[in-house]
Amino acid sequence: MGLTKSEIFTDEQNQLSTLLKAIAHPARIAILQRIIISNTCICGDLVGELGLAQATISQHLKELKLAGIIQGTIEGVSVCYCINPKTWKLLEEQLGGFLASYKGETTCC
Amino acid sequence: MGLTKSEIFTDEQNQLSTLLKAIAHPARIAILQRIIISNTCICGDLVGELGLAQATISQHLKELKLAGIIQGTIEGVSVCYCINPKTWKLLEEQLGGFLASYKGETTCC
DNA sequence: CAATTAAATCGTAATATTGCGATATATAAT
DNA sequence: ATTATATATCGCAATATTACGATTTAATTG
Repeated sequence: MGLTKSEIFTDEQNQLSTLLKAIAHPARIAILQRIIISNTCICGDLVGELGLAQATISQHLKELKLAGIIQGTIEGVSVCYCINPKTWKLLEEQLGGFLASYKGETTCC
Repeated sequence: MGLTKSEIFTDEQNQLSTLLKAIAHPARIAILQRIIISNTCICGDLVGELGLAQATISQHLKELKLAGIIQGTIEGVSVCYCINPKTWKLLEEQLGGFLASYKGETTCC
């Protein structure tokens, strides 16, 4: 099949997995790190820095944008991308809650 | 292609994306939540609770195990799965560092 | 307006993921 | 040994992802 059965899961589970999927790729992690360091990023810069083709970078940026993790505004000929603080906060909260729900060490196996 | 170019990324980026990919699925999030709540879980229970076939659940458990996020020990006829505290801690650290590196709000676009 | 530059989109190939029925394997009970 | 139960694995079909060359779209410059 290849089609996730979203209907059988909660909205929270689906939302969190969608956000995680968006950042679960080394190129997209690298892009986000670059954005965070310079507080902005331009597609062209990434093409030079990462070893990926322009079309590939643009596609990764599109996915991050689609998930609401980044946003971009036109800046002359190029496009300026930056973190969407709202989604980032949401991710921190959802993920933080999930990860913290495990109170480690009392392993049974 | 369909093949991620891991060579061009750092070990940290690859490792984090691998862990994230493992949990970036609603079924696997649901499985982990179930394990955390009861501090253990047995494949058969999940088959009843989630609406997925036994083969599918087994496959998701395998992926979580492969990523080192859970571990299982044979318990009679069934298998007892639980969180691997080491990997969970690693995930918390890596991800925490990554998420916290963005000091929000100073949006430029 | 023509030329240039930057990014997006299209089309395509290779590979990965998701899900499940069917079957195999392994342990426990009779 | 046979049977029952639980989980793993196989094989397959449908769909998704990754990557990139080629092309298109949009904005700036001359």
